[in-house]
Amino acid sequence: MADQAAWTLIKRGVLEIIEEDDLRRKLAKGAPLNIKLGVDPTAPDIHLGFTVVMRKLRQFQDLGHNVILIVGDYTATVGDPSGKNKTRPILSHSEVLANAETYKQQFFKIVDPAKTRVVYNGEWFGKLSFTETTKLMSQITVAQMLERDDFQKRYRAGQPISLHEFLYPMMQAYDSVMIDADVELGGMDQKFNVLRGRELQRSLGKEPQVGLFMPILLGTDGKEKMSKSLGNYIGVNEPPQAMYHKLYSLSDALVESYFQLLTDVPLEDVAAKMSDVASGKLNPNVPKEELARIIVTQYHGAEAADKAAQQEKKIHAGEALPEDMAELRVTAGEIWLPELIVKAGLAKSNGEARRLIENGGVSFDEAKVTDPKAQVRISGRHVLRCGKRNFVKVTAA
RNA sequence: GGGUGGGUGCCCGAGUGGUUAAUGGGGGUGGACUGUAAAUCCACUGGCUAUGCCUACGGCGGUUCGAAACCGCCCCCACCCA
Repeated sequence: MADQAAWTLIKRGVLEIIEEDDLRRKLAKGAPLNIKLGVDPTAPDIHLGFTVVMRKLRQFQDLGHNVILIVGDYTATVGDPSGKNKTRPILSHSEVLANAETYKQQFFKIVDPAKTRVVYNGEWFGKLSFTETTKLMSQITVAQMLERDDFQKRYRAGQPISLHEFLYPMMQAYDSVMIDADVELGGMDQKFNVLRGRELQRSLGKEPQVGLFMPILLGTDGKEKMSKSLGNYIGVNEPPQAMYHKLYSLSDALVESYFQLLTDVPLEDVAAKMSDVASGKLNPNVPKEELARIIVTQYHGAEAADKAAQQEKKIHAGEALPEDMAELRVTAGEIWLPELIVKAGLAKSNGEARRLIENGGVSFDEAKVTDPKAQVRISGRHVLRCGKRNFVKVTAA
């Protein structure tokens, strides 16, 4: 039955739904629901970690529901304290708007723009009077606010909590009221805020929204959550081969969750693969390869994915060079190798380049070089390699 | 406003007048192994065409042949009190 399939899709990868019965009731009404996602446009580079929630939005759209993306142009000037152990910097309004554009551009790679409404919460917060604001704040007590884990930790540790940070959850809740959200998506770190929305809607006599929480995707290192600052991310704008390589080199332990959260492969099939791997029937690199291919296909198409897969194999077999090599043009003639390495961006300083050479990590035209004083003759095309996978094509200018 | 304890290399953290670019860990990079990954092992991890020179231990001055370390002032952080 179709409803069952829809329900399975909705629940895929979901960590918690509050309350599940409410969601069933809403769905049973048959009308399109308003699915809310709020974003602070502070990090314009979208990586696979962000796409977990986006994919869920897309699934709702495919089931006929509407997405409402709330750009927190106003709330970003306040700064969401969620998951942070200290006060976030306050962004200027123009920075926020610029970030929002970049964000939307990447967001719509996954989410269908035709079924999405984008709203800026400055629209209502810009007009809210102090009287109204005060009234809104009377809906919550300090004790309730301090129930929130991160506030509590900071409070206990004697770290500062700005009063404006207390406003944030209520503002997010107010967003839900203004757009009549039926479902709000978020990571578990959003639980407190989403529940405030539920309560505020209820106390204002509206139908409360359902909170739907997705797990945090771990980064390629398999330890920390995926984030740009930790360098363990895979960006949606990365070229096919880089993306393929990162996925293929993924920690084994992550493969199952990546399948679950980033692909549409039926969960029974995923489970079957995992048990085959566990029993030794299947080499772990087989499902990993499949995963890499599926995800690269999502962003670059099947052809690019095939090509990336072939290239990856050849590179490791030592038969081929990658195709998306960076290119460097230098004037023809002799050049000191460390200098060339730095110019190619493969080392930050001559000293670092020297060390790379001394450690046996550098080859020029497929020949290992171990003398840091080496001079190299540039004429025509050459390939400079540092380490297993860092290649730069060097051509004479 | 008062008191206490602190600020060291990408991060954590030793060092309290002299072979010190600074013990140790983490992270990172390179190499071996492998399945590409993990685990393990080895090496490297401030800059400079370099047996040397320069820059670095919150900031600025001072004491000294010599300071990250001692003195003075300043800035910043945490804790306790108001």
